[in-house]
Amino acid sequence: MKLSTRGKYGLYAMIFLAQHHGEGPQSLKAIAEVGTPESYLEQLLGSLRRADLVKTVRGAQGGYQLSRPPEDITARDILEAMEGPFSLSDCVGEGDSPCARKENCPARSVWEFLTDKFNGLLDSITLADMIHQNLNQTT
Amino acid sequence: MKLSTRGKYGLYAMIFLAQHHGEGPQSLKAIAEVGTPESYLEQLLGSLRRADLVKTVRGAQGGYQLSRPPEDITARDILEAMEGPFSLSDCVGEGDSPCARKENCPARSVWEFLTDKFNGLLDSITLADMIHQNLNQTT
DNA sequence: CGGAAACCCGACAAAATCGGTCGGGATTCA
DNA sequence: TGAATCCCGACCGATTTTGTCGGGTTTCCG
Repeated sequence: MKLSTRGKYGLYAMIFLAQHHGEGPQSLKAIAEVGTPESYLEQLLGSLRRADLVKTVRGAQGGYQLSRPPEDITARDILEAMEGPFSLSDCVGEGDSPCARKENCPARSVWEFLTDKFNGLLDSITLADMIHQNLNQTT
Repeated sequence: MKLSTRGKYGLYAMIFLAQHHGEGPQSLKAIAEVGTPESYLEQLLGSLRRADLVKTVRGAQGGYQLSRPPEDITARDILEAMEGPFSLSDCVGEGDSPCARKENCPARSVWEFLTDKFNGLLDSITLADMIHQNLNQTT
């Protein structure tokens, strides 16, 4: 029950970009310094771009930068972009749940409850919070 | 970012056992009625037994039953038994995090924050809550 | 006592996912 | 024009997931 390296590397990258926000585009190479295989990271940044979290400038002197200020990007934005929507069981969320006992399934409400709460948690953390180290311990 | 079928099936099984708590041992076959491949479920129940969540009675008329009342078993107990401890990144939790930047890593505190909160959430739900459909929506 | 009804356990395996690598293309700056 | 970049898709080995299977053990019941 853990998330993959995509989420981890993606968050690293976004934190790096937040720390250098406003300093112009950051090259892949620079971002990878944080400790991510460069060619892999490239793919991940592709996902972040398609999720509209980063903008890119192509060509020499190009690179990546946040497409919104750090206060407007949440942990959920990032993690969902990297790992797909967080849903504990396939019987909740998108798509017609293949679960026959749709209503009246005690497990189902557990999944719903948990996904809800967890998403709320993720929504409550912004990139700005992260780089300023102020995670509200009492939420 | 979802959990595996182990967690799902495991929870189904435990809910079933909770619903029949006090009625004597329930056979594998009966539990599998909930919709789980029988031979797979057998393995999963093994994990639950080793985690001390269910007791078994061997031999004819044997079966599985909760080893504690439903109020004393939490979602976390079950999910951890099935999927191992919940930790978002390998750099938090047991073992010497292979993450060099141990302290002073903004990502790390995010993982810690989230794992903490989520574990708390899981702890707050008991089997009894599940079968009585009273998940506290305002926690 | 002798089945039959259960649980127990380890080996095996197909399929999916993960964690990348690689090569070639397209853009842009100097 | 050439170097610095990003872009994209194909590929690949390792691991994990999701089971199946076969045989063993324990216990009840007639």
